[in-house]
Amino acid sequence: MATKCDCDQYELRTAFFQSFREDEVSLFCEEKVEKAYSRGDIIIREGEGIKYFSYLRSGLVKLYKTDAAGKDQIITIACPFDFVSLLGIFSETHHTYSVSALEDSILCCIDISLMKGIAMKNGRFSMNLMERLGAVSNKIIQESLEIRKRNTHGKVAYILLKFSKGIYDSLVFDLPVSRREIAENLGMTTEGVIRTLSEFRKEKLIRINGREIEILDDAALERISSFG
Amino acid sequence: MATKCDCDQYELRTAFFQSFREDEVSLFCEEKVEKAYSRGDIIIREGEGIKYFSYLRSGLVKLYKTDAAGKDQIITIACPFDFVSLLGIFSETHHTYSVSALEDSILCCIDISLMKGIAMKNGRFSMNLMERLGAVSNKIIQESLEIRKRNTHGKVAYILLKFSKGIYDSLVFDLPVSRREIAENLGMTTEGVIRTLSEFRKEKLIRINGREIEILDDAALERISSFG
DNA sequence: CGCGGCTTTGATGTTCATCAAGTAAAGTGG
DNA sequence: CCACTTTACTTGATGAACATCAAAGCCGCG
Repeated sequence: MATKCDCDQYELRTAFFQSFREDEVSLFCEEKVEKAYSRGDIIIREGEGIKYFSYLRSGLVKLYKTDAAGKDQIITIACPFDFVSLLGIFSETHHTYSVSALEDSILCCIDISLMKGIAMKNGRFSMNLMERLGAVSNKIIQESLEIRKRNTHGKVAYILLKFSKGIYDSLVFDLPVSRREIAENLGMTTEGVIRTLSEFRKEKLIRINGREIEILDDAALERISSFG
Repeated sequence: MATKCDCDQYELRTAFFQSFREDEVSLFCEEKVEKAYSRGDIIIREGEGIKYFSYLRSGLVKLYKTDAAGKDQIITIACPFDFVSLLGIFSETHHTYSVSALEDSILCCIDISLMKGIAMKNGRFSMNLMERLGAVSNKIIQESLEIRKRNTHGKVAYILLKFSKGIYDSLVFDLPVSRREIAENLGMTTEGVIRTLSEFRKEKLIRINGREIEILDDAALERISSFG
């Protein structure tokens, strides 16, 4: 399932590593492998040793933790060019969360010690990496605070708008997650999510067809998201 | 309020920057200033431009956001040798949260561009910094997830144990925060916090005297924290 | 002294989780 | 390909958890 990297260097440099020197880009691409996963595949299991530094090239994945009772808590949903490796990557030896594919996904992976080696030798690269990792972690913290302060209606409106504007950039989209996963992300129950979606439907704010969602009244959802 | 740095280099190197070269430690200490704050002082206001990279040398501070309605949401409480600057420091130009002193505190601050300069030139230092920043951010994310999954009793038990074991290392301690601030940290109401504390008191799990708390039944609190 | 902020308790009501039951959809094995 | 099982989705009824509202005491500070 791992294939040689074929993503072009231009993409790599614009998306991530403006500070790469020519020889480093070459080295990086030489060593980097792509791994393809299907929807539902578990990519990383909590507790596994950290082997790779990786980012999402295409698709969609969820980062989550499983508690003693077997219940999952979704930390965040990562989009292309988000890092799958969060900051723990440099301070931990083992993954503190699991990762699985919500859609067919391609990850670009590079050996963690090689990554560290490059970072050690190139301060600019380190800084660049820190900026990017920092932005991703910050986003997670911010989002967590945003979700926490909302009531159930606000939470559901928030995540619908996130999918619509943040991820798919369209008023019509297929939810990449089950109702249960939405609940695990928002800190609600599955029934609560379903009930809220149904209410939005009855109030003609959205149209629902299985996992397909159409946002009919964007402004109202924004209001609910801000207020609730 | 700013004075020349007098913290010794040993402390600095063991706590943070094992990878500092001699000349860098000197440069760092040359440029670094200490700032003293009194309980209640606001150290950083959300929205201000980022001037310094800083860490807490002594005391206790809270990081928080204020919403449109004027309500505060406490992101985390930082202990000595935690960074006050989170990761945003390298990806943002302005602070995304406020910081204020819960106890009299001393911050060590260094000009942010100087910091970047050192990081650019010394990859090992960058890596070191990333490890530390990563650990702090990770801790915040983990803690946020821990709090989110608990009910009110579990939340309050969790924070009491955090103060007892994580911060003061004692069964008796003075709460550094008001009931309202606990509520802002846990995502509860002030009354809810008070009520829960009273219940713990009635069940003889804790003794309360104003802000002084004594933990009487550690095991029971642990149980409530794990279960609830 | 009096004002405002912090703390506390009680009464009330809303929100939301839980439980139960049923339908639809999707995967599994013969 | 179809019976079978499992998982996802949906709705309603119920009750518990928790926020909100109200009132009063306390303390520090100008």
